[in-house]
Amino acid sequence: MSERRILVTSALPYANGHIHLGHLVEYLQTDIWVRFQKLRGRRCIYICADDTHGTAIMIRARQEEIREEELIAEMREAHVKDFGGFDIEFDNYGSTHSPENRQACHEIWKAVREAGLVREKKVTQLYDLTAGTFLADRFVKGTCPKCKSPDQYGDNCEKCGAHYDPAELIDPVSTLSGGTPEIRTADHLFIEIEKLHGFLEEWTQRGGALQTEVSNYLAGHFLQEPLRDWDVSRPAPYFGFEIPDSPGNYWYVWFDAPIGYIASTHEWCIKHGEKLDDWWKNEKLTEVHHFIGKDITYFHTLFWPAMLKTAGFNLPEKVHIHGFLTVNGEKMSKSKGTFIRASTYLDHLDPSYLRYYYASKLGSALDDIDLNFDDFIGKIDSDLVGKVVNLASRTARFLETSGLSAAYPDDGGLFAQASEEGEAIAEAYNSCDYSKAMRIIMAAADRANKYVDEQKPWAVAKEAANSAEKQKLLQDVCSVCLNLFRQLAVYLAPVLPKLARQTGELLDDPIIAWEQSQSPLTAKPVRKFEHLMQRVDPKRVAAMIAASTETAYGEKPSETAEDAVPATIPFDTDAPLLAEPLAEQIAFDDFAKVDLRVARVVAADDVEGAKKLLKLTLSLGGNHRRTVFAGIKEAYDPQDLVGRLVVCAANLAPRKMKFGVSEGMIVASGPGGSEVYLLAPDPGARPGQRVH
RNA sequence: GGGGCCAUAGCUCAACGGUUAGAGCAGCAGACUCAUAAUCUGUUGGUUCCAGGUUCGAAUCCUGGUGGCCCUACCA
Repeated sequence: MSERRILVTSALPYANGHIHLGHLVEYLQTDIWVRFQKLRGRRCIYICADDTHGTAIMIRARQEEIREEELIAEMREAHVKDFGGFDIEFDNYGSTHSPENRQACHEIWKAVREAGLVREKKVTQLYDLTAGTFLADRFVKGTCPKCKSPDQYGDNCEKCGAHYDPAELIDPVSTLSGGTPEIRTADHLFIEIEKLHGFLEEWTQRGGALQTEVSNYLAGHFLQEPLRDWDVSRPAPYFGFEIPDSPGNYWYVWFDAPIGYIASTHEWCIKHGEKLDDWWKNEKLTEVHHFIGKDITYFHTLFWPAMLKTAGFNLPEKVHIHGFLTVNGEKMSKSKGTFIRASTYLDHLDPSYLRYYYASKLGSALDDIDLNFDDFIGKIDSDLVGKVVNLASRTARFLETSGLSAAYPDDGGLFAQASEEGEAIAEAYNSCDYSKAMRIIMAAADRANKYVDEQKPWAVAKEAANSAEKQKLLQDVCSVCLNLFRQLAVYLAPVLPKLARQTGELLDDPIIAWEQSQSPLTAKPVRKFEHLMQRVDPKRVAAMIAASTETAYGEKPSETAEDAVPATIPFDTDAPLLAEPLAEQIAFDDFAKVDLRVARVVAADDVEGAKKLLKLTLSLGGNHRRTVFAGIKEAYDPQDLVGRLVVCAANLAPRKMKFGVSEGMIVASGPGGSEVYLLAPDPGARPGQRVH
């Protein structure tokens, strides 16, 4: 029996935002796995698509005053470009807003209906008359019915922790329109997933399909009790597909998103003259692998298998779940410049770096991984440039005239040893334990460098001019080195496709199969050597972070003076304005009462025990000092503030706080938490100057 | 409030319950000069977060704590 085909997917990125370094963990993990399978000769396709439906897209399209279709088309183009820039190679990249997806949704829905799993229930929600839409909890704000704190979200109160229905909020306000919403009831359609409890129990616990920690998690939680009905419909208006037997209702975005895997495969089948059923309705022929992040575990391990099972599609052979990305040990942060878009990265750095770095950190467990820039620079420089590429760099030029030896010389068993390790490396790749694979490969690179040192080709070269014997020895030694290098390039090909391609060109023998690591290359010309990879320039890393640091709502500082004039004035949405409508009009005298002053931060300290506060010491010039407690801890490092200018409300009555007396406030915008943006005077302003 | 994951050398990570807990990087001392200030040799460095427990034997298993990250909200 021949080997089964493999169909691989990554989660579909949402069309509401750009790809960033966090997304790339998944797409690179998957791309490496797919490239590995292909290199090993397996028939394998990599399928993905944009996830395009839902309220968020609808709202955003309205704000930008374009049609949803335009919005998702633009975003899809940006996504495709970003992925291409990182050498992520999809066999098909579709969209959930496609005729194929609508068709697949219809098919699966029909099966779910026929299995008697759908039931209708009434759901009460707040309705925004102005915007003409129902409001999800996070689109409503109001006063907490328990503790009366203003400005709380529709589901619970951040101040007192109370939970409530959005309908219970006092003075509810829609964050979309600023208007007062009313209570409305609508019929929703639910899938009674509990009817598949037995099947899900069996499927999640049988081993193989899920990592053990995931199986245990599901067994200990969701599967311990009856599964709750899943609300899969949303009343109009909603950007998505209308449910055929329930006019006015649309499928919830999480219903049609995973079906996009099938639809995108369908697109690929049409282009390649293949039959969809061979890929999705024939478990003997095809195994399906999903790569996802741990945040969307239950959609892919409960709802999705339930849908597939009911409609007669292949169940996933395995759902590979990975952790999150942190940067420098913390959650990505826009104000710290660690929320880095894929496109920003590509403006500054080589994608190979990130591919290798992630590979060197990724194991098969669902631990989070950390991108630490010092570590990043060190790893690339020492592993890739210092060890791997250096092998070719230090020997290739000795072979430019002679080429590789006609017969592979005695190398003391080095090539054979690394060949034998090939299976261990392959096993590590196959089980997604890339960090292990990288460790084995680097150990082989160390042995090869040691060999070069021992053989001293540079010394042999000096004697080679008038000795045929030494000439042959030089050729042999360097042939060994280049072969050891090429062997590594084959092993690294899934991670570093560009290096593999360059190596193929250098030795006039394209790298296309894993088996090429098992036998040395002989009697081949060697091209003129050119640098295969540059060391990481720390200045470019710093520039990338600077370019990612948002100083004000949605704006980035320009990197250099030349870039200071933007090509176009960016279009800003009115979401912030809607979220916090204008206050009532005031007279000039009212404004003049507030004495705003330029101040310099001369000290900034952590406040022990406080979650949000930093203690700032401000100078208004001379010896005029103020102590101000500011709620900006989650957005700023104290050390970054010292020395900079801020604007301070200087005639505010002192206020006694838990941690001391605050003698003023500093001026900042943003919703709070890590999204706080201090206002900064332009250069030239001096502490003590009044703001008029 | 409930739950999950994690904690090992300065940094990033290894180590089926089984010798004296190992690598790479950084550091220190030397060698070399072919190579992109690359490479090679030697070497410093650990109360495996803390406190108990199970065991002939614990970084590993159990209980409790501490800290970090995340999920979820009268639910799992």
